[in-house]
Amino acid sequence: MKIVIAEKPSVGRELAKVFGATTRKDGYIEGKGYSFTWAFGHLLQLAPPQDYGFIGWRKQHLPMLPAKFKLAIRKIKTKDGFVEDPGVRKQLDIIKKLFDEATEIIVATDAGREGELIFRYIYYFLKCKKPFKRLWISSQTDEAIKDGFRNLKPGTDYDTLFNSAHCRSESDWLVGMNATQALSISAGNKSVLSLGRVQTPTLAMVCARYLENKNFVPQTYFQIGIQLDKDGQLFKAISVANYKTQEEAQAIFDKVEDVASGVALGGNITAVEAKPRKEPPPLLHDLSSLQQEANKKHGFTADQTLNLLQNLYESKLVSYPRTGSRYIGDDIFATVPALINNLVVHPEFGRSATFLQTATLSKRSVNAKKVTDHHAILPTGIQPQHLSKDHQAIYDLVVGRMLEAFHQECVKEVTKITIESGTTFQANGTVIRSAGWRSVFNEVEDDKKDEDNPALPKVKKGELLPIVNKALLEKQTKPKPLYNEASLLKALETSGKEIEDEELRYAMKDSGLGTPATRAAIIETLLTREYISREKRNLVPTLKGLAVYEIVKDKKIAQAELTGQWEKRLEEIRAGASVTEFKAEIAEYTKNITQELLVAGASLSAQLAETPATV
DNA sequence: GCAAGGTC
Repeated sequence: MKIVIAEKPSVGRELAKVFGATTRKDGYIEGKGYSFTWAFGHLLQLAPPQDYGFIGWRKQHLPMLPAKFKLAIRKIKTKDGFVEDPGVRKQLDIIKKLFDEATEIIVATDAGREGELIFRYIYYFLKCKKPFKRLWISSQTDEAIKDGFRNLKPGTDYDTLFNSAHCRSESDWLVGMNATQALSISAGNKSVLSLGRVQTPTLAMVCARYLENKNFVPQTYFQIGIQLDKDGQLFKAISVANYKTQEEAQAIFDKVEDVASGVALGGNITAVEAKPRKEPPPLLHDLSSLQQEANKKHGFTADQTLNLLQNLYESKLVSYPRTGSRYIGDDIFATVPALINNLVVHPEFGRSATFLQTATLSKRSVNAKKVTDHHAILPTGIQPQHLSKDHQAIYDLVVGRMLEAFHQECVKEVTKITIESGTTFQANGTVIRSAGWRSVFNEVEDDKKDEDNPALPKVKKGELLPIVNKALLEKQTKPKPLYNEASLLKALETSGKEIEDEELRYAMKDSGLGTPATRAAIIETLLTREYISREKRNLVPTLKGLAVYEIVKDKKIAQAELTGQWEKRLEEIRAGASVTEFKAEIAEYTKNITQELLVAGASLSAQLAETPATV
């Protein structure tokens, strides 16, 4: 019997289907000489400190540097504390039984670093010695699966990939566990002050933005606004220049001729420019863009959106949710017309779907090379029944975005009119000539400036128009806004893009901080630790968060660059470099940060005692 | 009690 092990049940079932294996057993599917089983993501994790004899949080244990790491079955939190997840234990038993009977093991976990680690941890935990082959595919279509099985790779081809994954895992443990205990202990052991490669730079971003926002000194400046009349149609224009003082602005203001002052034709049109602007349809959603959209449109948190989406996935209504790709391959594209046909009777989207039935579909989101482990989020075509309001909202975002992504470009006409009257004024107007993809939701854009006119009248250069109104406008410069769930997700995704060191920037180009699957959890962790809190839709630091930030802000652990440095080294390891040197460096860094924090945390002790939890 | 990673 050949055993195929997938990362998750949905993939195991899909592989079984392609082979025509149909006998459903508890935890696997059998048929055609194969058994198809699966994990549920990581079943095993690095054992916690107490498993190495580091009982309690004590200064003399630090730094904790286990000579050999142990694996432990994934735990869940219950009212009696942390216990082994019974579902995980059961599935491991099933996998063990299958491995014992196996003539051959085929590894079909996701094609990437963590997929490799998920399998290897199971394999080593079960002390399995049988050889294994690797299925390496980047698309889940029947053809890609069959092709992959015809081209199975020797399992040892991926030893270096496992090495890099293993280093990532142990390094995160060493730095995270030690730094957390060091800071918590030195701050008096009153609460958990967690630190980590991802959560601490994230906290730093929230704190830095908060302080920048709070300490921002607004600058007052002045502009002049006028209203002109073209044959009864009024429109607004604003001075191109900003004035630092009211006197300066007033002097110009007095020169602006207007009807009230008896000058009927005060505005001289010096230029008219009308240009079409084309906006291509947006890309399909990946998890992060969907979380951002759901936060903006419905106020859902990243965590809520992920949960709702996971439910839809489990009900087989949408494709795999934790994807980082906004593209699909040609094979999936071939199924899109049928998905669109499903929607012609839809009350909200029927009109767009009907239009797309006969239109040429945009291929902007079609690019097999940009599909990584999973493609962009799409509906499956199964008709939903009785969705809750929240599930429906998320489902509609998925379906609506699909229609947008394959729709036509939006064509706008952007008009700029320049007017002279004492100074130079400009009027901006945007008219949608052809809504294209924007017709799907038919919403007003949120980034509209209030000085913009919806439509401008037809005017010609050299025309004189009466200014019927003028106003001296007092304005203030604005700080960068506080982070909210959407902007923080975006910042995590793109962090690394601003790193100065080119090599580190390159190393982080595909990753950012965290992964699509973990970013919601990172935000939740910071909330659980009471480092940050939600205020309306914003994420702001607490006093505790700010106090921790003050201690770590100049240290490597608070910087996205740390991930860049690791990624660079991990990629070298994947390409065959030795792991000994990297491990030694991590051990050295662990010792240093632990020492630093054992000293630095003392200042926190008094501070945390006398301050309330929130700002 | 603690990381980051994956998933039901």
